[in-house]
Amino acid sequence: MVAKDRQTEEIIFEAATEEFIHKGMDGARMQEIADRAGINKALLHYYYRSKEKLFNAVFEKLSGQIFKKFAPVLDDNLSFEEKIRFFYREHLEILRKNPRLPAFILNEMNRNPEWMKKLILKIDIPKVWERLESLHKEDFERYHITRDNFPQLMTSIVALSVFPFAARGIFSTILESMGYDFDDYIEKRKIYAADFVINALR
Amino acid sequence: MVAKDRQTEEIIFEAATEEFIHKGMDGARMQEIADRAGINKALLHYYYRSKEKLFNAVFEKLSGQIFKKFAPVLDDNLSFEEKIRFFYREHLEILRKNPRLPAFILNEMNRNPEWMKKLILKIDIPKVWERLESLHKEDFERYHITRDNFPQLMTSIVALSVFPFAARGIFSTILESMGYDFDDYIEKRKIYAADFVINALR
DNA sequence: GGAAGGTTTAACCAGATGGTTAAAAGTAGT
DNA sequence: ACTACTTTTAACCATCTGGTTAAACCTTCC
Repeated sequence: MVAKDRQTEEIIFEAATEEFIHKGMDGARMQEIADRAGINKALLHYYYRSKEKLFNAVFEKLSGQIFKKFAPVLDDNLSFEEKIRFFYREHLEILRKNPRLPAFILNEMNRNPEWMKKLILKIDIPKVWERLESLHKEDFERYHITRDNFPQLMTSIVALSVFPFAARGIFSTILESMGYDFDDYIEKRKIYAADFVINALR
Repeated sequence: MVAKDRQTEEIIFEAATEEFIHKGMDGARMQEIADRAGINKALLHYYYRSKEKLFNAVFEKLSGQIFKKFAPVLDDNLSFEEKIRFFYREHLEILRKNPRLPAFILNEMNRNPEWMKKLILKIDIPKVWERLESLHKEDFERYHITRDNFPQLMTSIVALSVFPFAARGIFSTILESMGYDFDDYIEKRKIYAADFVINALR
């Protein structure tokens, strides 16, 4: 029966996602995933042959999510500044909805560097640079963005949105001790981070 | 024999550090730590009664390292800008020498949030804010730093130095694909990040 | 040299863990 | 109702893991 098949598979997938994202590959237990999905442990192996296969399925979907919304960066119709604002607005919103994603990805990437290496090498980074450079020649000149300092800028931009989530445990504690709220902080960050970068470049 | 005692304990500690920093609490194996230290597994339990105790000893030392060098921030004799430059110079240097530290800390903090919460709450954050605010009243006014956007600024500053290491796996791959070197990138970052922040505030 | 102390080892153990198996239960087409 | 098929289950297994035990081995001091 296709309908129920799909349902069970999805229930398992979601339970596995929860478990892996909280405890990582090493910490997660097949029994716990089964319990969470309300099924027998053998059923896990029926749908996903091994823990590794199940993990890979989950990881692939989650890592895809975090790299989404990067595409509009290459869009013709947005100015350089608009791109920066767009990026923080959209990316921080995705992360707000999936706050554990960054920690999870960094975690597993650290555990299995080769894995991520393959994923990254699919993207032709030098081409991205060339495209951006030709698309915003004037801005790049005005802001002194060169091929040499381009990585510095890019990593800075990403750091400002991803790091608060990667270190959410620390940050939300600190924020609370000052009487602020993490979700509030993120909402304001959509503007703050964009202003911060644009100002830094001027 | 005190001399040898100390030596064995240190060898174990170093082996455990290596193992934990590479594989985390969950991934690390007592047998591997013993092998790495060239001793018997039972000897581990003789010196450190359990895996958890051993881990805590390692974690405490490592987490101390990353929070060192934050103290001069409260120093009277440095101007606000000098503090920012000092921070990136010193902090990035520590991280360059211990590149796996950030990933490890974030990792374990994610695994055991309560743990870190206690550690953070030892610091009186509001007091740090007050001290800085009174120390650099003019700068804060000029740069529009208020109690409300202070967390935004602080997290941004830390993000720029820590995140490249937390995501080192990705970043070094990307850098290499553009023909650059991670260590070079970090060396340049000491200046770049400081300029970036100071410009952003202007 | 031998008693007393800490140090190191090999062998062992209970429980957890990922994975398997074979049979029962459900479903659909005829 | 019967067959062919997929789905689900309980029971089981081999291996791994953190931790223990009891005996051997040093060192030191008398």
